[in-house]
Amino acid sequence: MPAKQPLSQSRPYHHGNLKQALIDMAVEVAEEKGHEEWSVREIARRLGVSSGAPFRHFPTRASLMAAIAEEATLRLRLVVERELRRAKTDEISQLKALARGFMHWALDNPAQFRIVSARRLFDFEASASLAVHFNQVRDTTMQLINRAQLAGFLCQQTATADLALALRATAYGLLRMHVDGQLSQWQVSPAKQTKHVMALMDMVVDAMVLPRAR
Amino acid sequence: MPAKQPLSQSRPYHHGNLKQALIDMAVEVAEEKGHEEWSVREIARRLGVSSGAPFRHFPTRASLMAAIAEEATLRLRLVVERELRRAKTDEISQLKALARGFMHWALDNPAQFRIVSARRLFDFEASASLAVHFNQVRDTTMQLINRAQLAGFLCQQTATADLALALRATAYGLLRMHVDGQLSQWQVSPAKQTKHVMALMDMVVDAMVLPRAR
DNA sequence: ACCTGAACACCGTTCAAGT
DNA sequence: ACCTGAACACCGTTCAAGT
Repeated sequence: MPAKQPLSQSRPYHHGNLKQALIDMAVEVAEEKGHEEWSVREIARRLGVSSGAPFRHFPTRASLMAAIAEEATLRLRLVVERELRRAKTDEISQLKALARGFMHWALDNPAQFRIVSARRLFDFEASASLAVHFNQVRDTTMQLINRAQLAGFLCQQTATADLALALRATAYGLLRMHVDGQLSQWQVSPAKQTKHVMALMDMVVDAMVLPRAR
Repeated sequence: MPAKQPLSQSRPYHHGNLKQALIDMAVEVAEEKGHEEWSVREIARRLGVSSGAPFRHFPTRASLMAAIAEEATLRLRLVVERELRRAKTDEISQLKALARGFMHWALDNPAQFRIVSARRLFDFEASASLAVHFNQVRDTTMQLINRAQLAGFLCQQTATADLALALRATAYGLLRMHVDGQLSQWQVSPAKQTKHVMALMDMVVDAMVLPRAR
């Protein structure tokens, strides 16, 4: 029997807070790789625990993904709320700030953006806090658009929910095209992609503002 | 040595056209599962060949994905071109038809839509035919939008590429929100999602048409 | 209560050997 | 030329055994 080299002679048997450490390390690895294709075993290895240890805290890989998505959605909400506080109070500035917050967060945290978006990697319905933070952002969007409609900036004949969804889809589409590396096929040079995506979103919001209100 | 049961006593040693069969079966399994998470081994198993056989035709899983993406992109192009032929010839009808073709194809073939969009699953740049068919659709979009600008339907001050990208991002965003199962969190009941997504796209095109041209 | 480490049924990929 | 099937280094997950 060969002598075993002590990997870390002072590592304690108990990790301390393995649950949170798993979430943090998974996010770190995801952002490092740029996507969500890491293994639970790799996370365990990096934390110096055995391959089975994570499963005491998360019964499945999907439940770890859900925990990451929960934290990510909260942080997204906070970024959006900060952006709204900083912006001018007129409806269109607020709407642009909301979009900017969402996009800013996604561009800064592409892997977490992918995880939050990839509903098939975890059970969205099963998480209470996920729904709370997601709904908060969605409701803020709806209220803002409704205010903009009543103030005459946006078409009142169109349902608020339709306008909200169209704007969200545009932001989401631009972001996904960016993180999926599709923009280089659309005449956008790599260096300018981040700024361009933000500028295009402002352009779309402006295009939706009614002519007489401009 | 136990007697081996002949799995299929008449199966020939050579498959005949294993390369094409792999592509077809992978697409079948992908559409059956609704996503691109199948294994090469499963495809081989379903075709009754050994686990190593696919690797004679595709050196990596990614190269099989690329072959699927090539065929899918061609078919997408054909659907778009068919839709353009069927539509009225004015610029806005053509633009809506183009969007409708893209979305119709994606909604009918969600797994292939995901594969085509997931640039990290294969090497987009490495495939000549992928670029040809993709560029064809993109160039048609650009020319159409440019014609619509010159005809006074769309803003001439905005760069054609920007309008094209904004519209593409909206269509792509709506489609991805749909295939990723996000629409149920946006007040769209499951039964109406397909029609709603198509209707919203028309709405966005209409919203971009200049008021004096309406 | 928390973690280890072997075990199981999977992967993608390689390659000597077979037809 | 094409395919098999064992082999390798990986997975996610389980669970008896350890601390």
